[in-house]
Amino acid sequence: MTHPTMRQVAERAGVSTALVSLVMRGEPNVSDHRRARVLQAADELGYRPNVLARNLASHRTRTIGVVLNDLHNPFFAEVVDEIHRAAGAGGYRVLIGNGQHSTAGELEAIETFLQFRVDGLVLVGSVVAAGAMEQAAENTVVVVVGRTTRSAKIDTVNTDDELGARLAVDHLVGLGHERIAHIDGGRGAGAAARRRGYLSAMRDHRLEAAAETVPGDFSEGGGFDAASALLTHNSVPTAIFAANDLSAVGALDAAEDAGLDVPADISIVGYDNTALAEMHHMSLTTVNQPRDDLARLAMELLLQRIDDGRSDSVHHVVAPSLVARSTSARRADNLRRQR
Amino acid sequence: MTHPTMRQVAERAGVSTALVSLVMRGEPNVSDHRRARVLQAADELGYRPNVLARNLASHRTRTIGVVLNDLHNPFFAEVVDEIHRAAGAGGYRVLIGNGQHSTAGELEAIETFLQFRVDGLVLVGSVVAAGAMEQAAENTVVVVVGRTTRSAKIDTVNTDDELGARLAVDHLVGLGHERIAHIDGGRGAGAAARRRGYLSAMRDHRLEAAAETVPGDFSEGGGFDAASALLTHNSVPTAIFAANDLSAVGALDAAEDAGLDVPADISIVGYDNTALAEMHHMSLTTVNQPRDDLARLAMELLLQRIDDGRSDSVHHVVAPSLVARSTSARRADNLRRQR
DNA sequence: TCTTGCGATTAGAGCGCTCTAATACGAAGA
DNA sequence: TCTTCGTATTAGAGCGCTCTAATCGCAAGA
Repeated sequence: MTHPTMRQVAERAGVSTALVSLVMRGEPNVSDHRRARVLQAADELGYRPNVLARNLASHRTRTIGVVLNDLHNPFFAEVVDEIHRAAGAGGYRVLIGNGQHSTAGELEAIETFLQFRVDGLVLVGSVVAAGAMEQAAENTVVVVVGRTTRSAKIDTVNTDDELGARLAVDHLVGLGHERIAHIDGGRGAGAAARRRGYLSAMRDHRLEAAAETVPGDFSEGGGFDAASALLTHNSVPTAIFAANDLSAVGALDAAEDAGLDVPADISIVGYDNTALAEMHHMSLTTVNQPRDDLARLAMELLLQRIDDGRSDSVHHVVAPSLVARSTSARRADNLRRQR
Repeated sequence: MTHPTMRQVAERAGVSTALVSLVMRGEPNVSDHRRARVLQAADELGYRPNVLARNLASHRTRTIGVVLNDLHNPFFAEVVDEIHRAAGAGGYRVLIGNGQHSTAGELEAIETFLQFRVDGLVLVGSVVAAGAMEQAAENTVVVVVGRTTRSAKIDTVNTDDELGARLAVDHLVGLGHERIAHIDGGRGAGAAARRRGYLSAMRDHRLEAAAETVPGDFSEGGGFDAASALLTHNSVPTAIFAANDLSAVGALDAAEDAGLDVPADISIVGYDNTALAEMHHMSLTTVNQPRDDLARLAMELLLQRIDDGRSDSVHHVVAPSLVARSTSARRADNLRRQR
C-alpha cells in the first residue's frame, strides 16, 4: 500500500530523479537507452506518479472538475459525456462533483475541486449564489453552462431559453391552443428565462389572460404535483409547457391519472430533448438544447483560458429547436372537453 | 489566481504555521483567542487549504472516488446518491469518475483516482478485468458493487442476481407464461448471474425448451433491438425478462412498434427498479435492488478498511424483491394471439 | 520557593515531485 | 589542439502542508 517514489525508480535505473521526471513527463531530450531503462524500472516497481506532489511543484493538475446538480436528470449526463470527449481531446481528464440537489452540496463540490486545485471548473446548471461562482473564479478558471452571470472572470454557454420557450408556445398556439399553462423550474438554472419567454410569447399572441404559471422544480415529482393542481382547476388548460422533460413526464403521469388522453385531451411539451423524451413510449414533444455544442463550447472556452491565457469574458448563446413528437396535437373541440 | 498559503495566514495572525495547521484541522488544544485570530486572518485572505500539499504530508485526502460506467442508467445515479450520503456522514467527500461505457475509460478513471491518491475507491458496475481491480487494490482500498471477485484485498457488495432473475421468472410463470425470453446484459456487471438465474429457474419449471436468451447490453437501444428480433420470430414469446430497466424500456418500445399491447399481448419485466420503472407512464414490473443497502454497506466496508484497518475481505449479498406493476399480466389466451 | 505536570505553541524535517541553473560530454569548427 | 556549442544529465531549492519532538507558561502541590 506504500507507493514507490521517483527516487526508487531513479536508483533502480541508476540515474537521477530529475531524469526520471523528464521521462515521466515525456520530455524529448532524453537518450533512448536511458529512457528505456527508466521506463523499465518504473514498470518493475509499479511506479505511478503522484499527481499531488506533481501539482504541488508544477501548479497544474491537468484535470478539470465538472459540477452537476442532478445526476438523475439525463440532460446533465448527456452534457457530461460531451465534456468528457472534448476534455480528453485537449489532454485533460475530468472528475465529476455532485451537488445533490442542494446549494450547500454544490458549494461543497466546488470547494473540493478548488482544494484539489483543478485547472478548470465547469458548472452545469449551477444553483449557487453568483458570489460563490465569482469566488471560485478567483481561484481557478470557471465556465458556467446553462446560466448567465455578469462576472468578468467567468465565461458562459447558454441555450437561448427565452427563444426555446417561445418555440414551445408558438408550436402550441399553431395547433389552436389558447389555455396554455406553464410548469416552471423554480429557482433552477434557466427556469427564469424559460418563464420569461413563455410569458412574452403568450403576450405576443394576445393570450396573456390565459397564461398561468405553476411552480415546479425541474423534477418529475414537481411536474406531477403541478400538473395535478392544474387539472383540478375549474378551467383546465388544453396544453402544458413544462420547463424540462423530467417535469413534463411528471405532467404526463398526472394527466394519465386524471383519465385524460395525451394528446387528444391535453397537449404536453417538455424542454431539453433528453433520451427520456426520445423513447418511443414517451415520444415527448420538446425543445432541443444542442448539448454537444454546449459542451464543446464550454471546453473550448476553458482551454482558451487555461492554455492560451485569454482573460476577457466570452458568452456564447446557442439556438434551441422544437422537436414535435406525439404529446402535442391540435386542440380538442369543445364538445369533447365538455364531458 | 495565486493562492494565499498557510505561512501568510500565520504571519497575519502572528502565530506559527504549525498553529494555523492545528486550527485548520480543528484540533482541540488551541486557545480560543488564537483560534479566532487565525480563522479571521484566513478569512480575510481568502485562504483555502491545499489538499495536495496536505495529502503529500499526511497521506490522506479524505476523499473517496466512485467510478461509474453509465451516467445514463438511473440505477447508478441512485446508488451514487446513497454513497454520497453515507460518505458525508463518515467525514469523507466523494468525487465521481465516469468510465464512458468503455473498459479503457474506466481504467483511466481509476488511474486518475489513484494518482490523486483517494483514500478509497468504489467501483460500481465495473467492467474492467479482474487484474485491474486487483492492481488498484494494491494502491488503495477498493470496494466493488454489483460484481464479484475473488481477490482477498477487495470487498464486494452484491444483490443476489440469480435470485432476482428467478423472482422474475417465477412471477411470469405464476401468470401462466411459458415462452419467456431473456434479453441479457452482455458482459455488463451482474448480467451473467441474471442469465444464470433465468436459465436455472426456467429449468426448475421444466421450461428449458422454451428458454431463449438474446444478447443485449444494458442499454435502451440494445433492448429495443433484441426485442425487435424476438418479435419477428415465428414463435413470439408471451413474456420478456430484460436484464435491466433500461433495456426493458427498449423492449417496451419495440413491442409498441410491433403493434402489441403490453401487457395484454406480451408481458415485460425489468431489473433494478429505477425511477424509470416507477413512472406511472412506464409502470414497469421489475426486480428491486435495494440500492440504499448496497451503498450503505459499500461505504461501511470502505470505512472499516480505511479507518479501522480491517484487512480480511468481506462479501455482502443483499436480497432483491419483485415489484409487480402494469407491464406483466396473465398470459393471453391462444385465440387472441392467433390473429 | 522549587518541582511537577499539562496544555499551548513552535521549530524544522520531510512528503514526492518540478524546474532552474549548473555541469558533463561530445562533435564540429578554427 | 583548443574553443565553441548544443545536447544530455544532475544537484538542489522549493511547492504548501503535517507531524514529531522540543519548548514555553502557568497553576498546583510539596
